[in-house]
Amino acid sequence: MENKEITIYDIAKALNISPSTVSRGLSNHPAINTKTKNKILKTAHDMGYQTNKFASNLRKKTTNTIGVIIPRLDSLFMSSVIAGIEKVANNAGYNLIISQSLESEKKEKNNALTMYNSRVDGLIVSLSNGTRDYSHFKKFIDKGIPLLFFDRIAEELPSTKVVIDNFRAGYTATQHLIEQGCKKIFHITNDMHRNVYRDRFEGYKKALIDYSIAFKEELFVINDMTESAIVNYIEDEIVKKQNVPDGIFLTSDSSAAVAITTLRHHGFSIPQDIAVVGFNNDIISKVTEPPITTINYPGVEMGETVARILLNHFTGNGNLNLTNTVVLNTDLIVRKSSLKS
Amino acid sequence: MENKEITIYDIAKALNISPSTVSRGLSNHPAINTKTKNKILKTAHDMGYQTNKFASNLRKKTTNTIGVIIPRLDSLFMSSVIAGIEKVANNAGYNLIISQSLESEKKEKNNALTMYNSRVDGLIVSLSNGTRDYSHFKKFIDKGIPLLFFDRIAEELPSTKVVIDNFRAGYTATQHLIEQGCKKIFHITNDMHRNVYRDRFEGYKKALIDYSIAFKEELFVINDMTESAIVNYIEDEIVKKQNVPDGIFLTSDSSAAVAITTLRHHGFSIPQDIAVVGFNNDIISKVTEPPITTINYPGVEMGETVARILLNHFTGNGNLNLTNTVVLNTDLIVRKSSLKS
DNA sequence: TTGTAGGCGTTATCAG
DNA sequence: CTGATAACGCCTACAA
Repeated sequence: MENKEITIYDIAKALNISPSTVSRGLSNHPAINTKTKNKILKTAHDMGYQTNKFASNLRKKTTNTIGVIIPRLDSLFMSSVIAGIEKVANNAGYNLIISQSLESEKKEKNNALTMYNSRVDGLIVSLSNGTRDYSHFKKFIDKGIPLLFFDRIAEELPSTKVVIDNFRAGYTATQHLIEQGCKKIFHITNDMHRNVYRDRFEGYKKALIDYSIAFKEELFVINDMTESAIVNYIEDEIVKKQNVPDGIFLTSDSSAAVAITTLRHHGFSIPQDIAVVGFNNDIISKVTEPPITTINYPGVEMGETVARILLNHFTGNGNLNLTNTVVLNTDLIVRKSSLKS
Repeated sequence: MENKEITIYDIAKALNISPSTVSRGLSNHPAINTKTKNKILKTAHDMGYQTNKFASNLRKKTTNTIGVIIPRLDSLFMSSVIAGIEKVANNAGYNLIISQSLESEKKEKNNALTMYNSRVDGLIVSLSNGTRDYSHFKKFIDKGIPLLFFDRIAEELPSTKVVIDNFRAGYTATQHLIEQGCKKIFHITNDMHRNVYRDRFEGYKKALIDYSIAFKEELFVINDMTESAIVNYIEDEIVKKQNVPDGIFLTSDSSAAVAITTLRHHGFSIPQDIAVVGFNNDIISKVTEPPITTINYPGVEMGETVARILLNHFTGNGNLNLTNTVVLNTDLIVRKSSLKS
């Protein structure tokens, strides 16, 4: 079964030429006779030759591989970004090695080390919520391996970052609720150690202040935004304690969808009693009743952008240093979940 | 900046021992003095040594890498499966190379070739809708590289397959609609060239027959199940032509969600006018109004299962041949979208 | 338990 | 334009 590996030596022997010539023929070297090249290509094909990447990588010290570390794969947003990265990378002949940190700093460090050992040509990261220090990225920076962040970025690191303006998005979402007449707006969000949620929160807070609404600590809630966390919060804090807001800004659409479903289940009208704004513009935001007002967060575009910056860097076009932070546009998409008037 | 690569030779020189001893120390070889080993480990760490996988792979002819080819990453189901695979693989020290075929046979063939050239130790595939022939997998089989399929499988190939019983799922879903009193049940689904949709369709058809309901070609519809395809179908075929069913079985939850939203928008009551059943048990099925009756399809579990079978094969536990097809359980989850009574 | 020597398959360099 | 040779970094017989 295990038929022996065909190497350039075998081709060389078959054609009675030297292995170096075969190598050149296979890799489109300029200094090679077209006829020789075609002969090589044909023979290689006939013999079922397949290039051995390891030998090639070992020799060339480049791998045509991009590493990606993200918090988790099973999120619509993250998988859209990955889809965007994969598309651009694949078209350029690059492979993707993907791993998930599952929100754990330890796993992230591990993953980063593996990526390093795999000699990825570049590393694209969205940080885990648990990550506090960035020492695991030092190796990459020291060695000049391009390091790019998207969405959840390491602000202190001198790397390219692709983000949205989370502050503005948070501000816009909150402002919209205020303009709909909301006076008691809850903010349900995730761990504040990351720029993403912190900036949205700051935007939320600023909007309240700008419109002379007092910000109180008890207005905002941090949890992991899983389905059960949202349901529990609503039932325990809002329903049982009769501590009812007239607006809620949640930082994901799925949590907003769960919130709406749960609130309606308990007899609240959306948006009349409580207006709701989500985040991301996932498909889920369009199919709830009422559909959810949200911030459009272009995941695929973000993935394509970050991949393209990296590839441009490889080819020498564009300059990683010049485009140190790329901010993608977002817009508020108004649907019925927030329209009181 | 570009500090030179530290190799086992550097460590050997620093400790005045031979490179082979260093190699043994680093890889926990049984025949090595513990003291020597610790010395090596410490020095390696101090010098910032990182193993070079390519050299190692080239030598060992094994890569600790698993290739995964799927139709697309930005689907909740697919990303759940990948999440499951990644988790299991990563824990066992394996890397994942992922690529998307984007439903194109040509891309899939390309991806397979890349995987082959990358010398993946195993390949996990869910076929694109466009794939008709499987010649691109021959290489793997010939060379004894484990090839596993999940969800959208190549039935003709002698490979391990992890699936659900799509026939039974289709049957159960349809039966449920019939039991709710539906007599004119539409089936909206995807390309029939793949087992997945074909089997669900067969199940649907069989249920109709078993309950003495005539099956007519015009009852079932094939499209790509994107949001716009669903909306267009409903508006053009159901609303405009007043060709209204009393039940619809769609083979994804997001399409079912879009269908419900569109139908309600046009004044239909769900489930009173039209009962709806979806597929997958994505979170989206829980938050629509009404929530969607669906088939629970365990994506993460499927990913974990397929990865575990592969890993067991590597370690010699379990036997790929003995477990030629693994069928995971599914259940019908009844929610309000289908409950007429 | 450790060292020596050779090779994994490719490509870069240099010479012709 | 082609060939010979060495080297990429690691691992493993085999010998000591």
